[in-house]
Amino acid sequence: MTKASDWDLLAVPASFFTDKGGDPDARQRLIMAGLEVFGAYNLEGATTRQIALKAQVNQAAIAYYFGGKEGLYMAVIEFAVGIIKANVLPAVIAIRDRDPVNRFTRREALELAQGIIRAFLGTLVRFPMASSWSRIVMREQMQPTKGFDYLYENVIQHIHRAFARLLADAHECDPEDPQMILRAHSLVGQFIIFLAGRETVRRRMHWQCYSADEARQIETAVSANLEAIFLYATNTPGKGNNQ
Amino acid sequence: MTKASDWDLLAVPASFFTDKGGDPDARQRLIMAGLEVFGAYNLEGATTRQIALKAQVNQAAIAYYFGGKEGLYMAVIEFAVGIIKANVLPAVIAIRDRDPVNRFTRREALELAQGIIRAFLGTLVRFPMASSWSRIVMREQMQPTKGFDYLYENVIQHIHRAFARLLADAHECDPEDPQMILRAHSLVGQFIIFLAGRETVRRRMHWQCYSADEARQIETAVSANLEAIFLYATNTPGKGNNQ
DNA sequence: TCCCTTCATTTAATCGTTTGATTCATTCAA
DNA sequence: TTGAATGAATCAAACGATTAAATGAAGGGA
Repeated sequence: MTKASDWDLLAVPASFFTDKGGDPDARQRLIMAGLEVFGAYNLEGATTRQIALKAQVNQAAIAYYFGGKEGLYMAVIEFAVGIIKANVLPAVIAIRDRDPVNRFTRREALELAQGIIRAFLGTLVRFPMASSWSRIVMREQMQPTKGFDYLYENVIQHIHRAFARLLADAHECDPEDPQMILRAHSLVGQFIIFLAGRETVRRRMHWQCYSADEARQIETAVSANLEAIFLYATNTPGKGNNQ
Repeated sequence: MTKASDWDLLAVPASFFTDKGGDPDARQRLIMAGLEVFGAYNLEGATTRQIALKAQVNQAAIAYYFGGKEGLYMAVIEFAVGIIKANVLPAVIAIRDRDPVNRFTRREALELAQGIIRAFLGTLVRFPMASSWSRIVMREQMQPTKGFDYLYENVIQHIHRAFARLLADAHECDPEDPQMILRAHSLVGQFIIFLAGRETVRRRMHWQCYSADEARQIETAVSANLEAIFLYATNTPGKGNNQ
């Protein structure tokens, strides 16, 4: 199970269910509609009228429940973070809580990394809304708002630290070594590209969206690259892989 | 040098220098200012007043030269594509023009792949404006306009095909095999993540921007992963790498 | 059971601001 | 004198936010 620690990764903000009283329906519908519209357009591009229309709610309800457009945007991000927390962070926590001295073997590290990616792609397929929040996250990277602080602190940072740890263990290095961190970024890029470069993937593969079958193909391809990265001995290029 | 073919990858649109007469200064300044503002904000977020102010040009000049905001946006994309064409596509053309029967060795493929990435990162460092256009490209992936058509046809597609060819040769597969294409996407993600996830990289590495030293570190890290992917024999996972 | 009050919620209408685009007079070199 | 280029002013449309009235369920006293 999950160890209770000072910052519980699986914790969900109280506002996640229903806070400040009110009609939970209107609130929830606004968040869902906001997720969709903020995902399709962006913070400036999305209009409160469009969101209110899709949520079947009066425009004034946005200010009433969330204080304004930006408030709704933050609520949408918190909602999305809650979903990711529940679905992909369990695979991360096991790595974080592992004793630093007790290193993973290469094969273990590989399988744990594959586990994170499987959880990630699985979430992408299970939730139709995942397509929306991935767009929001990517846009936050280009033009960070305070929403990125929340994303980084609650999700992104932990996933990256987990990969750095796995990579460092596999190559017998320090997880804080800049080169290991950079290689972890590069590794994360191997599957994030299927979100960040979705239109390119769509055209090259002639895909319409990511369903279960597409996710499986992606997982297979990424796993092949991952296997090489984890099992190939980089420090001694001529020697080959070992365990 | 470069072979002249039906679609010359290195060709630069006529509008690149000065077309439709007019004051080249005002035109050029508008494109530069547009690149900057469209990069910082996005198509909707950027205002014509802001661009005109930065270009030291009257607001009406945008409609005069480009027909409107969207026209300027397209001109900015064409300008950016011209820069990428001149700087990174030479490394790609050599691969495209190689006889399909005459396969690259693993070591050759690795070094050519590293060459593309070096050209890419080098461009990123040499041109301060690169930071702007990379944001534009990434946003086009989330919310494609007709600008993406131009980007894909003129740059993105060719880079991807080159990587698929290199990967297929190294693993003795068909470059059109879906798995190879997906692995190529994954491979491209390894360095695109430094554009797509720039805010994450910035926070993890405590970097302010990408200068020459940062680019060198990235290149080293990506090269290490690349080496594993190209030299490790995936099809026979227990056997290790060979040449 | 009935009426009345209370308060959270919803509604339609409107506010002031900003947007991209346009107009028309002016400038200036050919 | 001509025509491309610039400048200041202005247009209608769309934006987020706000307002005040309307709605309706909940609670309490007679």
